[in-house]
Amino acid sequence: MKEFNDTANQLLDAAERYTQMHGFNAFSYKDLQEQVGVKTSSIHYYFPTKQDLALSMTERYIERFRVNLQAIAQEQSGGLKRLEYLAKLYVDVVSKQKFCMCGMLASDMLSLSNAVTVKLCEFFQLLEDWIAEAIELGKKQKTIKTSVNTTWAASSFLAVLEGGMLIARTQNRPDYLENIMQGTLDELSV
Amino acid sequence: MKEFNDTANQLLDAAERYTQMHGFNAFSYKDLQEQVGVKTSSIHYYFPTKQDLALSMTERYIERFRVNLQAIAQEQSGGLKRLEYLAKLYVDVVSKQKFCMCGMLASDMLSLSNAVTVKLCEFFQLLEDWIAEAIELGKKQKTIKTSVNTTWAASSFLAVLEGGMLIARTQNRPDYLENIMQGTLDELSV
DNA sequence: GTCTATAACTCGATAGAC
DNA sequence: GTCTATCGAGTTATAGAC
Repeated sequence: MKEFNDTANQLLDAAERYTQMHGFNAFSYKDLQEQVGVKTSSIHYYFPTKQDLALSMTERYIERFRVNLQAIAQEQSGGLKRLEYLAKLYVDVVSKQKFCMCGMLASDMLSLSNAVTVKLCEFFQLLEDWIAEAIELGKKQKTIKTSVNTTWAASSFLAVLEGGMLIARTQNRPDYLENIMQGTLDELSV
Repeated sequence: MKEFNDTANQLLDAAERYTQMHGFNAFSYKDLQEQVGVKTSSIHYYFPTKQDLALSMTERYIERFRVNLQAIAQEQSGGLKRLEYLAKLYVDVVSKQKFCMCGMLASDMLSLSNAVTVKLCEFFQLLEDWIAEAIELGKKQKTIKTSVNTTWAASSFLAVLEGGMLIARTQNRPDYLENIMQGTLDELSV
């Protein structure tokens, strides 16, 4: 995994915030300059092109997300509880008028390099696998119905999450996502 | 409903295609000029600002969509079959590397006028209501389980559709959406 | 590593002729 | 209704001093 210094990390933080709120094409190096307090030419020193910035931002995001998912799994031993926690995490994202960063990049994918698209696929796969593992665990713990198809339930859970976020954010109603996810969890639980 | 002449309609067609593929902020009046063969200054004659274009485009899209939904309901008397048809419609969208136009605008909502956001909410409500009606019909026809909560099932179906599209398009795998929707339909059917 | 200065380009939008 | 011409601002990106 790549290492970034303070300045580079602050730039990535700002880029991440802009992307989650407005999208990757909706901010410029000038915006980052104003946020971080470093000239645009210096930003090009760290990230020669905006595509480089997109890739670094996505890689760092996925790495952090991977660590977060592991931490949740370590804290919470209940499979169903893990899914509840994940859902709650994204309700918070919506309540901040934000969207999943990779979901946002996914909507702009045709203006991004292939390398970024590959990373986006990696992210969705990572999350789906984690959800599938939680479902399997819940089945063993008899808190999730053994009758559900784990593969379908996992990809469906992820899709509901992303789609629900999109719609809830449009309506500025975090509770919309909350309700959908609660229903989905009820559907899974025994 | 507003009326547009040939040129205006061609401009809206091009804007719609660009939006569904690349996003609203990813094309310029110059792109439309090249597609339609009319100068950018003439485009401003029809749509003084790009926000006006966004609004007209969204309004026309919703009106067409409303008519399409009514046509499906008229052709197909089976509630479950209607949902199958809707799912198939969006699998086709993904296979063309496109995304739901209103879903795409929803991801760029913070750079759009309030008037457009209101229309986006209207779109999602329209679609969700139509889905709910199909579920209720399926229940009466005994092809859909009477045990499902119609309100939750409808909003969940819509969310899976939008989220599934986002992920399937990233992976360039229309069958990914197809599988998720097939599983969702199986879950609903008696 | 950060700066000033600037190139080269594209953007949305307007004025005014026809 | 469509055009030419143009403005002013914004964009990514680079050269070169410190």
